[in-house]
Amino acid sequence: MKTMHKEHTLTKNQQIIFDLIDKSPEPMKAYSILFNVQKKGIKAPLQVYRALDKLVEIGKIHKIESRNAFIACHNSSCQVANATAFSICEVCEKVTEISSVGLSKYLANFKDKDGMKYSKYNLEFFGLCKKCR
Amino acid sequence: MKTMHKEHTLTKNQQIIFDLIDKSPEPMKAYSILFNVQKKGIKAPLQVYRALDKLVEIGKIHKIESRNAFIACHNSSCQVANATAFSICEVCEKVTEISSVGLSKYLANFKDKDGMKYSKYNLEFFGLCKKCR
DNA sequence: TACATGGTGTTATATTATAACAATTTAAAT
DNA sequence: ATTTAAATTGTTATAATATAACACCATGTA
Repeated sequence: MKTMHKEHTLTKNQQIIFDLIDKSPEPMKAYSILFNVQKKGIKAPLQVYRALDKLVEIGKIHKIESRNAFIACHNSSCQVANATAFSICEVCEKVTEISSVGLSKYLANFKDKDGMKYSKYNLEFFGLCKKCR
Repeated sequence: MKTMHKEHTLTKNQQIIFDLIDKSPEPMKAYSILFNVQKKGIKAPLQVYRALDKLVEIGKIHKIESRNAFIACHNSSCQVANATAFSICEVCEKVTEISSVGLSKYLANFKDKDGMKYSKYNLEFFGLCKKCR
């Protein structure tokens, strides 16, 4: 896990899309993003997906794989872009990024049967949030 | 009353599709499955997706969320249908189900900041497999 | 019998994502 | 400052993934 943190200056499209996701209280889907930024001149899916790809790559956002949705990173300035953990409420779909030093250490150090270590992982927990219980 | 440990007798379509996935050395995608079972009379995507949904539900297969692909469960007769962990080689795309008592215990007992426990999770590790290193 | 449940077959459509190509902007290296 | 490579953009078209809706059928059971 790289800890150096290069400052990426976002391009116009990237900034527009990041701002939207960052403001959103819940993960956003690509076509919902598209709909929301059309008034700003972003008209095609590819423009959205390209910005999303880049934002994921530099760790500003994460993809919630099981939901095909994107959420802004709120985890220590995105230092763990490739080692993510989320909790997902199966009723209200609330998604929260988990920042647990213990968990990330455990997973970063996990070795499989072949002694293989993995620096990248994505973990999604499912359950009921406080409200929905 | 709920029958405990019901032995799920697979229906014809479910069996056909499970057999195909089970024989496959790699995760299979839905439309690849469809292509492969058309000669057996399964002609429409929905027939595939319905079988897949059921097979996932009863733990015979798992979905690799980051790849939109399905793999047969080889983990203690599917007792951990909802608590899955995989390693994925980013070069050759080989996917292996991880069965580590330590890992599953750690995750099953993991509590987030609110003390929330999760019985279901999906974890995907990314890296390079032995061959690809 | 009737009824509930779950599976099937089918057509159509929704949703998610990428290919291909030309033009433009940006950063940096002469 | 000018050149140049890399990244980004805009655009049209299309590929890949997944579900809606509806009619019908099989099976278990009240």
